[in-house]
Amino acid sequence: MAQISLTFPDGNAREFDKGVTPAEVAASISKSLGKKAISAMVDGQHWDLQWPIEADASIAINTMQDEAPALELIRHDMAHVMARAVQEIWPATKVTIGPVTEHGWFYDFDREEPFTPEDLGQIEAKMKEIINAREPVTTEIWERERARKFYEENGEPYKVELVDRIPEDAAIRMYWHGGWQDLCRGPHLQHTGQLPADAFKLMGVSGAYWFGDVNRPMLQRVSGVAFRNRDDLKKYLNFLEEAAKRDHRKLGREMDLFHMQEEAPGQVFWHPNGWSIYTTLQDYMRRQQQRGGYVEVNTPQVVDRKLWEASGHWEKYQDNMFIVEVDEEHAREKSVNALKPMNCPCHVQIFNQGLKSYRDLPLRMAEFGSCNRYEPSGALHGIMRVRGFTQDDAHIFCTEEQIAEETEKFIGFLAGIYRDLGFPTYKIKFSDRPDTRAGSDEVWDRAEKALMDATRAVTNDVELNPGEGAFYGPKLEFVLTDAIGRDWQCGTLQVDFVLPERLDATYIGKDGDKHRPVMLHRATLGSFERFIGILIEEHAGKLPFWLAPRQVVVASITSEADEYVYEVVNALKAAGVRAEADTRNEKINYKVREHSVGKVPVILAVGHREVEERTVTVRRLGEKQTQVRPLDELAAELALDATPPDLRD
RNA sequence: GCUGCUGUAGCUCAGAGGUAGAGCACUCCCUUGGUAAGGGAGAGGUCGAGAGUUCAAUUCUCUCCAGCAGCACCA
Repeated sequence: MAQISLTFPDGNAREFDKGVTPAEVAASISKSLGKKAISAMVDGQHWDLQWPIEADASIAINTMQDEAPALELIRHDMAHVMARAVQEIWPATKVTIGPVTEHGWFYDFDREEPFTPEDLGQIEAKMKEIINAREPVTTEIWERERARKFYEENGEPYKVELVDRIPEDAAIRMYWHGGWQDLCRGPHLQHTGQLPADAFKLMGVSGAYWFGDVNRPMLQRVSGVAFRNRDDLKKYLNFLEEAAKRDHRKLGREMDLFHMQEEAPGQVFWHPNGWSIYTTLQDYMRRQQQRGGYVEVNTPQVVDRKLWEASGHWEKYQDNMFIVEVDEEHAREKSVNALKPMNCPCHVQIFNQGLKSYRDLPLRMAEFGSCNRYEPSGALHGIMRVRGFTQDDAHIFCTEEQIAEETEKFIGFLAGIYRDLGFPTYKIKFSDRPDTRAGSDEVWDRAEKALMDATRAVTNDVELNPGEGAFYGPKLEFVLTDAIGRDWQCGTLQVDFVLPERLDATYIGKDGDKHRPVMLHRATLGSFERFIGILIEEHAGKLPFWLAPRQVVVASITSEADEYVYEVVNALKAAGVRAEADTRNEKINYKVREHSVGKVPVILAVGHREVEERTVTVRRLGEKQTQVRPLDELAAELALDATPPDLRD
């Protein structure tokens, strides 16, 4: 028997028979390691204990102490155990795929009857049975035809399709958890008893298309979460509860920021408090844009289809547009318009007024552009994904040579704003040409290269997002993460060679001839709606003082202090602080509670003592401790806090 | 848009084939109270919309609308 040499993490090497398995290696080290082993790293690859090793390699035996492989195996084996449980309870159910997710796994099933929440309990119980039975996990490599036939005979059409999709040169690996079989690339645990029966939970059922394709059958997805131990599971469930508390939809109600109603799905009714955040943010952005060399414009909401046909939106984007038909009295035909889903075509109209010179470029044209898009009903989500929203939009008309500089400038512009607003970290994603697109491949080549080169000049921390570009050009996305870890695209920068062409934008170059400008579409916050939603969740409602709609509530302890309360409120207002009086006939406990729930950052309590001493007692949100301060001193301090970050010295 | 679930007072929710209930919020009264809910009284609902079954529907059935979770979509 040929020998191979395996090198252990401590640097020692040992000879083994060729074809030795990690299980045998582990057992040769010690009996207990043989039992505790869950998998191995062989030359850095996650390796099943049963897979033979055919050549010299480095090896490390994994146990449950090794977090990454342990979690991967637990979640992956849970998927199989769950699928087995489901097929044992409902044998007619067909299995498909069951991958590991960020905190657990899911498995997609095809079954006539929908799974109910009660079914989940039954599945969980069956899973625990399977785990407690400590069923061995075994694996074999099969010939393609044999596997194919096996699944055909077993009435598993989805598995047949999966077998067919496995590339020619890849092995077709079969796994068994006890008597239950699945096609799987592995690796897996030694036996089901290695799964922690008390550290998993089924989270729900939902629909999911087979292979993510709308035209394929809708399957039932059962998802779960799993960890190494009960404590980690509890911690995660606790995190979900905390995340639910920061949900902007809930806080929006508690803080009286906005509401939404049936008659206007996907559109926001901003209340005074919410609108205060909005306008404060808008004022800030307006100042930033002025500093950044932008000119601000405003364009129509309802625009004739002719312009959308010319821009390409009518063809590529019509399904997402609100169409407005108007019966004009003396017209032969109805006039057909659309609410603008984007501002770009209108901005080109402004650009096209009068002749532009190369000296006018780059021309940075900004608009707080109110847009309406008919988003699919299932996509709507609070104020984060809506049908009516306002972008902090701008289009930079420039030459191809100016793309790099303008890109770098914009990334710097955005970084400064995100920092001011409390988001020092964010992801940058680069999306290239999608399947449905306008413009030639040659133009796309140039646009993609220009954008990527300019981005790389600023940062190398760019994720690739193949095929996700806009129909007219590649884009950069600046992505923030919400309270429960979902990513939201906020900022964007898109290079566009197509629209200037379609809408015939030109400028006169140095040579006296007409040339095509390039357009850079860009937004920093993205939309005010989404950005405010993220702000609320990020801060759990406790917004930075300068953004808080109600910055201070001055609460009387006894009605004899009412007069002084108004004096304090007026002093604060004069200092530029948003202050309100609360002189209701309620106890101070009650007032403190109510305004704390409402996330007012500063509560000032005044009673006899304060009236006499011309002081206030300060209670900051989330702090138990109070502080007695002279009114003048505090007003000056709060005035500074109330100043937007760009206006402080 | 698709699958599943949900829709009862401003909010959170209970309820049943015989035309509705709680807590909080709201209004009024008492209380002037020192840092997360003082006490009492009162008012408030076409039970998401429409159709059907039934002597009778908010309850059962269907259609539509909206919301929630996920999928798909996201310029």
